[in-house]
Amino acid sequence: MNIPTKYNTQEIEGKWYDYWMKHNFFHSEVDDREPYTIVIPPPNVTGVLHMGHMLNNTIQDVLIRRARLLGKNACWVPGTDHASIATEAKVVAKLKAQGIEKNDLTREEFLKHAWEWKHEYGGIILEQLKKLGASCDWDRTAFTMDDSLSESVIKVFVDLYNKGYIYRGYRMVNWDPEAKTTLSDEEVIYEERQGNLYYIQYSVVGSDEKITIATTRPETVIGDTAICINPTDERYAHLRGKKAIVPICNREIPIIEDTYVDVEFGTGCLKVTPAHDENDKNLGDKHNLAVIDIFNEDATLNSFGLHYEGKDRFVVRKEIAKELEEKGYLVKIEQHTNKVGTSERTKAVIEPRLSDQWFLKMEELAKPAIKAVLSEENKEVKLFPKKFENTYRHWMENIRDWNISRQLWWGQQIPAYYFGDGKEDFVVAENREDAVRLAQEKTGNKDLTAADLRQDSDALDTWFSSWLWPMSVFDGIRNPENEEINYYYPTNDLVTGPDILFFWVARMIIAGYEYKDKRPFENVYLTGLVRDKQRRKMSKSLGNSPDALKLIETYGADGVRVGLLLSSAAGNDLLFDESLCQQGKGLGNKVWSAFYLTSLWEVSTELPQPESSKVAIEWYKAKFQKTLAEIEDHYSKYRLSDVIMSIYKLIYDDFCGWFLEVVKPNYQQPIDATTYREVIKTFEDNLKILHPFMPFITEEIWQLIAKRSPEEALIIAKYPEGEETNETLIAAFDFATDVVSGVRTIRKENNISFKETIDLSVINKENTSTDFDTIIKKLCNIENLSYTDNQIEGSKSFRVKSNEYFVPISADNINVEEELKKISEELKYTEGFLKSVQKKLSNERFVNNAPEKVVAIEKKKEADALAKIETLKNSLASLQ
RNA sequence: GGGCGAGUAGCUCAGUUGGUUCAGAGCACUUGGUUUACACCCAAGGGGUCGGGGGUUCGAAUCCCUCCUCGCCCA
Repeated sequence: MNIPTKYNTQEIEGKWYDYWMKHNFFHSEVDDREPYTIVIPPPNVTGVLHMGHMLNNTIQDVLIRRARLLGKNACWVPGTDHASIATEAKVVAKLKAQGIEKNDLTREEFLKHAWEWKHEYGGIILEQLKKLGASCDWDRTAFTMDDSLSESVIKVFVDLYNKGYIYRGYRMVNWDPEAKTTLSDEEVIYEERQGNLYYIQYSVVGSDEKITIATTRPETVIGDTAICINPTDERYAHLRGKKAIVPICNREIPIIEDTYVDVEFGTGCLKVTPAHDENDKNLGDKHNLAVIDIFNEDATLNSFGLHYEGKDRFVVRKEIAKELEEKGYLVKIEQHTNKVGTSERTKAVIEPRLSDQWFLKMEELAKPAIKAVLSEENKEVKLFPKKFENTYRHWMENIRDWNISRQLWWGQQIPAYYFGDGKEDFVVAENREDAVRLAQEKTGNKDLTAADLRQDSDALDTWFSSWLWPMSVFDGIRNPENEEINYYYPTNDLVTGPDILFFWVARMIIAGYEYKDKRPFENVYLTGLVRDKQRRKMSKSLGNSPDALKLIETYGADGVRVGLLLSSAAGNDLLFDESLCQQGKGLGNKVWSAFYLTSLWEVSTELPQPESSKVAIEWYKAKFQKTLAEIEDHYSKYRLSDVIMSIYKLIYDDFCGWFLEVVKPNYQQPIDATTYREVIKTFEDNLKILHPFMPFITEEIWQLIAKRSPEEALIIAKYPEGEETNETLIAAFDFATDVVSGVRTIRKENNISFKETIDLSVINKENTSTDFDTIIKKLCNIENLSYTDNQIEGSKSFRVKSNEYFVPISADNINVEEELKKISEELKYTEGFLKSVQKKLSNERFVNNAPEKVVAIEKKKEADALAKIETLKNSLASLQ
């Protein structure tokens, strides 16, 4: 075998990905095996791979590859999300750059452009995921606006409408004046902004008195329809029932009373603008106030804005402050920080706005989803880490109706058809034919035709399609009893970020129970956010996000995968640093180099197996089993960083550091066939457990070890089975490694080169097994290992437990005083330790109250310490 | 303003019902080593009054109280 000394990531990763694809290993069909299903959190169709995607798709791939090795029918469904607002914004911007205004286009024309955009850029991110090694079933790639998925969305809308969950309401919504659409509450991000508090005087009708209010939004005075005071506030008691005059527009408005007003804030006197503030709207409804909307849809002022018509609200804020000041209405301006809602997508400041929108009633629908996650006795959906249950509870128990309409074209058009101008003059139907029929029934007008119907121009919120994702990708909405949905659903694990716990995860659970009466998935792994070393979020604007593909080029996909997982416990933020990838690459290098070593060996069938190799093989098998059990435990808790760390240590320390060093034949000497066979077997087991994390290099080595048919590829190999761990053997070996370390220390302290053979004598007070003597001899380059009852003069010593070891060295190197000092210190420490143990044991309350096991342990400690002290004292005596 | 969570080695974090897996891991650091698979390596080491204070207990990183400092979610 001619193996290159270095591993070339680029070439090999491409080769094996193609091989896996060619042999359809990622593809899943319904069969008799147990299914294991993950649906990808669909990234935005026009998105580009960033660190967050890398992390969460690596985790999914680890889980799916492991399931495949465990013999399950692993199915990972990939796809993308149409991301209505983000994509539409991009298309609008692109058209604008070409001199085309969206408003000049018809809906059909615009959608044509949008689909062109999708076909050009859509799915780039999926190609990038392939570079990472993602073993998705690409034949199943879905898009939230595929015909079948869109039909599912419409079907669900109609169904929920018919069940009375969807209604149309004139409500205060979050308005994004830049995208000119509403947003759900979840899409609004509150930010602290430095602003001003303006104190403005209103004249009181029929008196010379002025009343001063404080507001952060002076531009809305034009829309004021009342002044509100607190009925308990004596300062304003005399104003009850009076009227005030709005500055500039000189309208008379009532002074109303409501306990809602905070007496402490500002002047304790509030201006009420029902069209532009949610709380004011509530007050307005309660007190029957007029509503004056002064804004256009782009948040410039409309004709109610008088001479400010056409100007932006922030411009008007400055100008009106100036006018108020000039006319003597402005009392003062104070600095004030307040929270401002901004759009998650466009960053524009949100305007509360009254409009007709579609809403989904959530309270009833949420009930099964609350129970599924929070029930103590029967938890059907588990969140990892558990701490997110509290967040989930808080949101679900205070859930508000979901505004599902968006004033966008890119998305599923709301299937409501209007036949008149009245508030109730509409029907909801899956298609126009049904709508005509329903409209005829509703109106009693048999002559009504399709031409008389006007479909609602709004589209549905993107999340209204992605909440069906785990069902719709298997066509479970349109064909609820089809073979695939019955087989793959409920899915097993969902891996996503905590930022979309409400947007997506909670709603999928809701939809799952409503439409399948089953959870959509069993476990939810919430990853942390990827931050940079300074704990800043990775973002484009900060420029602190590394180029994902470049990382893969530099460190290899395997290296990046391991790097990402090494320091990312579930739910913890990941402080990303490129050196992590270097560490990942280092592991690959280590494995490669170990393989390279075995490839150099010449195998001899003549040679007998050395005792040391035989013992080492037994030990490594035991150690492997112990690690395997640990790994299983970590997996069961979704602690993937602990899984990879266990494997990392197994390979670096146990396999390479100890095992290979023992079985390695001397330079240019052949290895016996039995040992070689066992080494290769253990190597293969290592590759299997490493494969989910480093799929490429493991497959490459697997295929170099032996010629394999496609059926024998590592990706579909059989995961090692767990067996009972031989703890005794492991403990005995640990003792031997302590001896080896002791010898190494003596070599180092005395500048004895490893090439130089030495002798070792042992007083075996502990009566340890001699099974590992051959190993100790080999690893320490010992000529003679002998057992004795006496101190050896002219030697340096060390102790493991109460055993004492002597390495004879030349007289020049022996400094009796130093030895004495060293041993005295060791003795002092051990005596101190003994004292503390004995103090505990002489405490009656401890002996009486502590469990027997704990007392026994303390007694063992005492005995060990006593034995060691005896050894140390003997050493001292012999030196003096 | 309301809720949740976290403070353990220089850094990132483990540490399950209080007791040998209780003071740990990886990285970083120091020292030594071109030993013939790997310097992307090996070996040996140093380093923490477990955020502060108080309490319960035979025994506290772990339970309780209090203070301090951060983070997240919601309004």
